[in-house]
Amino acid sequence: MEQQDPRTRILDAAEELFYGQGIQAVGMDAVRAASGMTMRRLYQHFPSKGELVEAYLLRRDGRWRASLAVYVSRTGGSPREQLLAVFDWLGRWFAEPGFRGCAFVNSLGELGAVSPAVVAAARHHKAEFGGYLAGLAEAAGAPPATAVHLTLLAEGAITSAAVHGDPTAAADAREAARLLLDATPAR
Amino acid sequence: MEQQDPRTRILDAAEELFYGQGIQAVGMDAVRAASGMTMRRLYQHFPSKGELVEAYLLRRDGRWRASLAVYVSRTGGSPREQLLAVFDWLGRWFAEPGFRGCAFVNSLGELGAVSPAVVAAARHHKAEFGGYLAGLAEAAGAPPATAVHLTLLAEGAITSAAVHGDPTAAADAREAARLLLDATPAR
DNA sequence: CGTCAGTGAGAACGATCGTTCTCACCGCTG
DNA sequence: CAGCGGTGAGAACGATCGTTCTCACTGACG
Repeated sequence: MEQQDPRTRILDAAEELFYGQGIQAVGMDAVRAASGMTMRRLYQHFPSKGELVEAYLLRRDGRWRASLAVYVSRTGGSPREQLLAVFDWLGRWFAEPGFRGCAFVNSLGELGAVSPAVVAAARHHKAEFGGYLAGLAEAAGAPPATAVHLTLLAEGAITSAAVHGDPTAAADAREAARLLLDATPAR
Repeated sequence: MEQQDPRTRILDAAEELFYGQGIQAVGMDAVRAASGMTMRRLYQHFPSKGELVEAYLLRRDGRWRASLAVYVSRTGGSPREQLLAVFDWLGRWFAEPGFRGCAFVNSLGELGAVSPAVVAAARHHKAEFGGYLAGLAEAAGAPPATAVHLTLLAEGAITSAAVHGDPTAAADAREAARLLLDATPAR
C-alpha cells in the first residue's frame, strides 16, 4: 500500500496488464488507472507506449533470469543437478496463477513484425537464457550441443505449458533432459 | 490471377496478413483490399473479424498437419526414420521466406486472454500434433513418454527458430530426438 | 419500358486508442 | 499580497478500427 517509486509503480502495473492481457489489448489509460497515476505523470516517465513496453520487457528479462539463477544456485547440487533444477524452476513458474507463457514470445508474436525493439528484446532474453544453460552444461562437463538440446526442451516446455495450461510439461522436459545428459559422456 | 472461390481468396489474403503481421495489426480493410473484395462481400462471407480469424486458424491447422503428414509418409522410411523426418520438415518450414513461428502460439499470445475460440484452436492444433507424433512413436516401438519428449523438442525448435530467425534449430532438435530414441529401448 | 432485388464503391458511424491540451489550484519567492 | 512554475484531473484531438449504411447502377423479369 505504501507509495513506491513512481517508475516502479508504473512498471508493476504495466507488467501485470501487458503480460496478463497482451500488449495491444491494454490501453495507456488502463496502465494509468492501475498505477494510480495521472496521465501527465505517466507520460513524464515514459514518453510513449513503445518505451513503456521496452522497459517492461527489459525489467522482466532481468527479474526472470535472476529468479532462475537464484533458485538454481540455492539447490547447491552438482552442476548436473543444477541443470535439472532449471526444469524444476520452470515447473514452479508454470504453476503460478496467471501464467501465460513466455512474455517475450507473446510480445514477439504480437509486435515482432512491427517493432524491432521487441524483436531485439526477445532475442536478447533467449540468447541470455541459452548462454546460462550453456554455462551450466559446461560446468557439468556436457558438450555444447547438449546445452542446445536442453534449451530446446525448456523452450518447448514453456510453450506447451502455456498452450495446454498444464505445468507437467516441466517434469516431462526434465526427464528428457536427464536422458540426454545420460546419453552423452560427462566429459 | 484467375478468379477463385471468394471464400478461398479471402482466407488466402487473411492468412498472409494475419500470419505475417499479427492479427490485431491487420484491419478488415486490409483484408478486403488484399482479397480484391468489397466490404459488403467480405462481411457476407465472414460476418465478423472473429469468425474470419477462427476460419483462418482452422484452415491453417488442417493444411499444416496435412503438409507434414504428406512429407513424412513420402519418406517411406522406417517408423523411426519417419519420426526424424518430422524435424526435417520443420527445418524446411523454418527456412521458408516469411516464417514467423507458430501461427497458433502467436495468436494465443495476442488473443488468448480475450478469445476462447483462439485458445481452443491452439490447443486443438497442438493436441493433434502431439497425437500424430505419438502415433509415429508407437509404430516405432518407442514408449509414449518419448513421444512427449519429441513433441517438446519440436515445440522448442519452432519457438527458437522464430525468435532467432535461425532454421538450424530443426537440425539441433533432430539430433536430440535421435539421442532420445537411442536412449530408450525399441520395444 | 418499368420495376425491383442485388451489387460495387466507399462514405459514415460509433468506439477506442495514443497523445496532448486546458484549466483550476497549490506552494513558493519577491 | 502579487506573480508564477508546476501539478491533478480529465477533456479534447486526431487517427484508426470494426461494422453498417447510402446510393447510383445493373440486369432479369413482367
